[in-house]
Amino acid sequence: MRYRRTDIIDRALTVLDAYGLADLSMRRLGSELGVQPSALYHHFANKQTLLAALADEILERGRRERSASGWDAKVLELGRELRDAMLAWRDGAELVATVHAFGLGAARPDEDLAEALSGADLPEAVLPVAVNTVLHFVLGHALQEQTQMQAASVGAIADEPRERSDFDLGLGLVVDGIRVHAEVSTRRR
Amino acid sequence: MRYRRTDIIDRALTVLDAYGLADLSMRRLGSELGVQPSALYHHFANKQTLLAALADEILERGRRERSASGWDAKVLELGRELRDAMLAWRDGAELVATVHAFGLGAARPDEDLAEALSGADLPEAVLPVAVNTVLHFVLGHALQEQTQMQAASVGAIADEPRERSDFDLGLGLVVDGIRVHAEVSTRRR
DNA sequence: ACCTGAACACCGTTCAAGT
DNA sequence: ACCTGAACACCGTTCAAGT
Repeated sequence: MRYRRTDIIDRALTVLDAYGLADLSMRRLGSELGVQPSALYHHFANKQTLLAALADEILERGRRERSASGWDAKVLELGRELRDAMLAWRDGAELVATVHAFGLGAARPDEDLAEALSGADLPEAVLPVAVNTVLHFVLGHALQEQTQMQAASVGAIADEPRERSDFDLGLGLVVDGIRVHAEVSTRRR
Repeated sequence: MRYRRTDIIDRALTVLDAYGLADLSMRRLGSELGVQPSALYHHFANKQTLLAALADEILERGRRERSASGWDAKVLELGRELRDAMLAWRDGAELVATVHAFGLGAARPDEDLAEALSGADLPEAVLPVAVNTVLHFVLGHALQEQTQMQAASVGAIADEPRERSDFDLGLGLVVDGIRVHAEVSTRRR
């Protein structure tokens, strides 16, 4: 069996979704492909690189048509797309957040957000701060949503269904006195 | 050598600070204490529990006198305290963020923030959303600050010193039409 | 180009047994 | 109460060698 990079990423995604991030080991992925673990190192320098490629693929597959016109509506739209992309896969938020925290993976969401936020006429130096703040919020919130969803699906059905995710939450920034405003949906799907 | 829980936490913190979270293994901590790794399981049910206790200790040691009076000044003060507490230890932000994401560790920061934000007269149901948003922002931002600090201290001195952390960043919330405002310092120490 | 086989240096956790 | 010793079932990564 001879594989290409994309084959391995595809299979890694199904393993992720079926068994979770903790069980996505190089050895497990290898055996799932019917291949020695060492064979994977022909395609990826190390596990981190593979995970970064996985995170990119998750975001890529979550891409949607974008129709919003105002800069704040654009930010909202991007936040929703990002969140939905991560929540579509088991441990997706954890994977993407980890990869992002370590500065790996594509800068796609950063660029898209920067493009949207550039419509807010922020001072140039302040734009990256705004991008990061929105991104932190979306990643952190999705991480928590997913953790709670998955915790709820494992036995702890006894706990009252958390209601705090049932709001539309507005995120505003005030950077050097300039107000930025955007919203991120946290409604249950 | 007979140890108590607190001895182990103390030593774990020095190992964390010296070698980082990735090298803080039960085996390594055991050998650092001159004890079999299995001995640690007399004091902690598992590694996750130990890490949660470590996160709590980091926040506890970072506690400061609080003097702010307005609710928004209180939120700012708490955010700064939290951030400084995490940045005081190698991988401190990663540790605390991970423990928090998995719903472990003390609910201390949540309670403190809820107390501060309760002064904003938000609808009851909306308070936890505001708490989580501020917390996500502070954790996510500290995580990124620390990652970049540590990346910069390892060889990559060539890169231009990132200037985007040199701002006071304001975080505003708009929840169900009600405005909340707080600030978090991102100045270099 | 892609993979095998074997090795290296590790992990977290359990459990009977010791003092 | 606290620890040892040994075991179980794993890890990521490297590297010579094969096709």
